[in-house]
Amino acid sequence: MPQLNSGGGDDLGANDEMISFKDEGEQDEKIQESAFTERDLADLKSSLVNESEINQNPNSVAGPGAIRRGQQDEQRVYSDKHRDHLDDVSKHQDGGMYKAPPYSGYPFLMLPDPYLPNGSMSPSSNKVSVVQQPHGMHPITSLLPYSNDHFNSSSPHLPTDMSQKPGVHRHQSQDLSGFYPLPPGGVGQITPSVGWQSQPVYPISSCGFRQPYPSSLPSSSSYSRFSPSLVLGPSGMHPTGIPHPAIVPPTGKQDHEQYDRNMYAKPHPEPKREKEPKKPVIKKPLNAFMLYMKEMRAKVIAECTLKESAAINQILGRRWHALTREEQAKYYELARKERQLHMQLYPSWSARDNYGKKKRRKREKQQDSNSDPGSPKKCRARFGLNQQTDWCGPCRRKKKCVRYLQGGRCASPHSSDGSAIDSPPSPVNPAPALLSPARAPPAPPTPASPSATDLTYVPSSLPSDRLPLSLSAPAKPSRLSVKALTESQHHHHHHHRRRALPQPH
DNA sequence: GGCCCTTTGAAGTAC
DNA sequence: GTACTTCAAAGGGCC
Repeated sequence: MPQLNSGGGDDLGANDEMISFKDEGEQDEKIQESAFTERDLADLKSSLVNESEINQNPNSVAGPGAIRRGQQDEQRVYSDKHRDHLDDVSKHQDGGMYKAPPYSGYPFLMLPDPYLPNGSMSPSSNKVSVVQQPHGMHPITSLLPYSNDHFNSSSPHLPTDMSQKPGVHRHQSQDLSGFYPLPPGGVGQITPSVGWQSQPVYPISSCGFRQPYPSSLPSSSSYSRFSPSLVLGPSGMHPTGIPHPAIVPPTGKQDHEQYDRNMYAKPHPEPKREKEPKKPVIKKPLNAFMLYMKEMRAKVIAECTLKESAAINQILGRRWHALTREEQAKYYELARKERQLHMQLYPSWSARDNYGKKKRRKREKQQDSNSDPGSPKKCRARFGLNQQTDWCGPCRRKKKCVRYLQGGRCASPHSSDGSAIDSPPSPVNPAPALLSPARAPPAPPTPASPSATDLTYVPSSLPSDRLPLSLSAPAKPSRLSVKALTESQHHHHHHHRRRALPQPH
């Protein structure tokens, strides 16, 4: 149980202010500039990001009081359902391992919400909050796809002292105690930054598009503050509507640990009765943006009546940038917790496990089942090459066999008998040039992700690691300037076939 | 049916 | 150490 600090939740919070985003300088500057126009700016910002939230809520006509009433009503309804859910969870926890409820996740994060009516955060502020906090459940908590069932005492990786909520028997990981306390003062009055305003593919209006979205949504106050999907549905699904990924009945071979690992397992449909049962796929833990998307997607869909995820994701990406640091910090922190938990649950899992699976799958479909060299080592062995010194065929690379890259078929005229061994690599003859263009088209230089080095996750045993490294470090000049990065993001996947997304009106 | 698109971030591979 | 690649979610679109 490394790097877990249970010391009063000091794992979070204060250092959030140390987050240094790529555009931190701009934001700081704006903070200073906004001193005298703070009020106007706040209104403007709020209107930019939350315009649709307000407009689409017919209750808003009746004034904030009506909105508040609606929210409170909703909170009450939700609280009832939420209580039922917790009871249900408790029952299931007392039950067997595999009595997963329809929504078995979201177990240990039911923290007292400061935004509850009895909380310290007054809902009476007229300011438009960017953060959705209306329910008895922290909005972020609903995102974690973990199951109570996976945190019972039988779990080999987790401690048992997890419950902090009175009357609710819960287990909570040590590092999850005091989960996600928000920064002092909360973020309820934080207004979104307008600093992020690059040339949009879809110019932002209410939905990130140029045309204001017509308010045709059904009357629901839920749109004003949180994703509608966060409301418990009649089917008993969790508010997120996300089926719990752990609801995968383990095979006979799976022990408890393996079952625990199913928490990230994709709920495969009834597996084909072929060969041996497939190993459950442990997915990567979601990063901060993915968590944000998961929470906000339904809301954006509702607001914009868009369903195409590509367009939705563009909007979400813009909104992500429009978030304040504090708001983003919540998701970074949540993502960090997710990774921690993932590490605890699957200590031997690595992202490498899933690395290259898609491409490999595609490749394997095209290649003969028996001809896959699989690796340079295998390839060299196949052709009688020296594993340490010989170069593998025409690729002139030791690390990646070109035959493998080309789909397992040997394209070298010398390779069939292994008689020809290529000379050492020439610096002017890089391997990619030898790849089949059809299989490996030359991709244009893609902007390097700043996350690779800037946002490296460091175990929380270090005091300054509460957020990705770059977030707590001074604005490090990224490989691309902020502007260039923003602009280049539009070209990030240019090697893929581009397709014009619908322009909603 | 399966890949593409689109986003950001994390982590992998390649050099 | 740097650059690049892949995967994570999502669901309509497309072949």
